[in-house]
Amino acid sequence: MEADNSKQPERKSLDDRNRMTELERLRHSCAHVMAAAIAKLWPDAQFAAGPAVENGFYYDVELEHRITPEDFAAIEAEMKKEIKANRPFEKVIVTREQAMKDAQSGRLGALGERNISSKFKLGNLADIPEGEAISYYKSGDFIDLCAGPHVMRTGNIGAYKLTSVASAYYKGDEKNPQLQRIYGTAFKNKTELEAYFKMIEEAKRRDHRRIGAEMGLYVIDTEYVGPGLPLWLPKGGEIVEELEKLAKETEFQAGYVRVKTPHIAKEVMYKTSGHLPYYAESMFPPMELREGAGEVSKNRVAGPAGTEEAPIKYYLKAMNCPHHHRIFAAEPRSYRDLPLRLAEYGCCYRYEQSGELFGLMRVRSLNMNDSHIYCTPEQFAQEFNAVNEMYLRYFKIFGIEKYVMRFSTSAPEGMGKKYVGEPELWKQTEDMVRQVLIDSKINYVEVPNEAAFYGPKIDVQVWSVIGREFTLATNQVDFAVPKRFGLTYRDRDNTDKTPLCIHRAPLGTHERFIGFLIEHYAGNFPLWLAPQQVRVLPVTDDQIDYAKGIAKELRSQFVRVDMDVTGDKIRGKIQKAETEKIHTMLIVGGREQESNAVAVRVHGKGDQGVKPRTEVIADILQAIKERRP
RNA sequence: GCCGGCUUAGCUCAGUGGUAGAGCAGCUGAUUUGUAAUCAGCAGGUCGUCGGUUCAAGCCCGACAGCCGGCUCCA
Repeated sequence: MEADNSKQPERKSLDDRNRMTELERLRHSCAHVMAAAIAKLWPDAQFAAGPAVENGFYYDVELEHRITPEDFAAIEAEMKKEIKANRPFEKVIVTREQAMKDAQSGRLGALGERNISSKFKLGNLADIPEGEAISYYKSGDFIDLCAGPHVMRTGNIGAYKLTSVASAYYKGDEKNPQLQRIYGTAFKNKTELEAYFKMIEEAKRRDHRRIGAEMGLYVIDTEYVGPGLPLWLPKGGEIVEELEKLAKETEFQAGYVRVKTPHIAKEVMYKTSGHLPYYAESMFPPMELREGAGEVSKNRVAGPAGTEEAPIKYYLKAMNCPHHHRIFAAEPRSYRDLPLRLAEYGCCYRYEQSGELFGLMRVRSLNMNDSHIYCTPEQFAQEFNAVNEMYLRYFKIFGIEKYVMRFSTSAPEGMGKKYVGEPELWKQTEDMVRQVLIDSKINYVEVPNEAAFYGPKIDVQVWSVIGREFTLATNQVDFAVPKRFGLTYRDRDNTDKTPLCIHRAPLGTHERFIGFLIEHYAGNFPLWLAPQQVRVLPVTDDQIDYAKGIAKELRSQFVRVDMDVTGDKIRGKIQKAETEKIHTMLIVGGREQESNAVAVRVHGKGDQGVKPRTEVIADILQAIKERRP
């Protein structure tokens, strides 16, 4: 079982294994039991790896028979026998020679010898470094190459269930054979197993795709618009507007200036930036125009562009940086102009593979909370730090507590290939970034060999309440592309120098950020963000005029408010407003009208009592203004 | 892109080869109501698309598209 899951390409060390929790041991043991059951039903099954994972375990198997959920009952029945038999898990240390011999005779990951070799186990064996002990774990007749650890006996597996089947490549490599990955989960007892499935149900209810549809936030019209191209409905549009307002205010105060750039650019733009041809397949195919031949010479494109034979290509932009670089280049720059912070909510298009698309979280059109900060090396640390502080400020507003800054750096083997070949600059900027992170005491992990081609980056990983992990935001250093575009500023010493560039997007993209927020809040947005903030509910038609007055007053203060003037009973109106997750309900009956008051009810919090009208309105305005959580 | 599953009314879903159903939403009317659903009526579908098997297909088979679960990928 030993190959790791693809997120961690390195093998787990024996130390790591010994740190496995009791639950992980139990789940890993359950994977063995499942493998034994599958081997009993289909003796020619070839097993690869079967680790414990976050919510359970899986085992990868190659098998002619396509396992479907219909087979689960039969497999679980065999597992039940194993667990009932309460067999011990016996560890056996063997020599490499013995292990090779057994793998060749098909004995590993099997109930007995076979006339086929245990081919994936042979491959796994080759990954075990010289000098590390090689061990089997044996339960009944089932013997598997495995470093363990396990629970003592099969009977310790209290409650389990197979959950799904998917496919996976052997060792996570696309070039390797595709295996069937059978997922299951296991717990100490039935109560915990049931609690887990309850949690899954809750997660489904919070799913942004479900809430997004229920609340009318967005649609993806695959028939007319296309997969991965969300349409913001008016209510989703309100959230977009609020986020942009927040970003614009924050950036204005932080000394940013706003720009606006087109969605397309000529091929030369991306040749110069270096994005072509390396990222061409992640971009939408170009449009070809047969005009503009005269402009070509200064763009360094060979041949008669703009003609029938060599049309000029235009690409939908997949990133905003090149456009911003051209804005930098549009005027001569002095060191006195720096730092120059260009900000834009820019709409980019990325041709994500069809299987990657996922609700709002992974889309093909994305609005980035983008900015490029051009600065001198002396200004770098302060600018970078200010960006980090902006992140933290945002996270506080949204109550995002669980996050990790992932600091991606280069690796010597990629120098000049995956990364621009400037080892000195790499080291320098990586040191600068690391120092800022250390100085600001930010929780971060360093991941070598994951940097962008133009510099190190920090990705902000967050977890939605339902456990999905996402890169929400990104903060990157670029010391290469400004040079490629020939960007310079005139320094104090009257020489031209290339600026450093910080790419940053603390609010990520509208799509992913709002997708995340929907799950984060379960659709119950704070007042300032709520697509619909207030609804006035007259108890009878006699209060309609009074209600209208309140709604009008709120609307004049830019509060998103409406009224329910249907013939429903007040209970019905409340039910409807609660279902629609409207933040504040102002209920007005005869009593309120007489005393110029309103009865306040807050979504999910119930009746807040009757208060004077002016007080309630002032409080609503104040809560919005301070973006109260 | 790869493997598997799914696709029936705006939404959630029922319908195991014999001429399509429910609840909610919608529309119309009645009801004037005090903190999570007032009543009645109406309307709504060439069952994802195309092809095949069959006397007969929502149901069986095939192709394609989209979605879902993973894998791979993510400037």
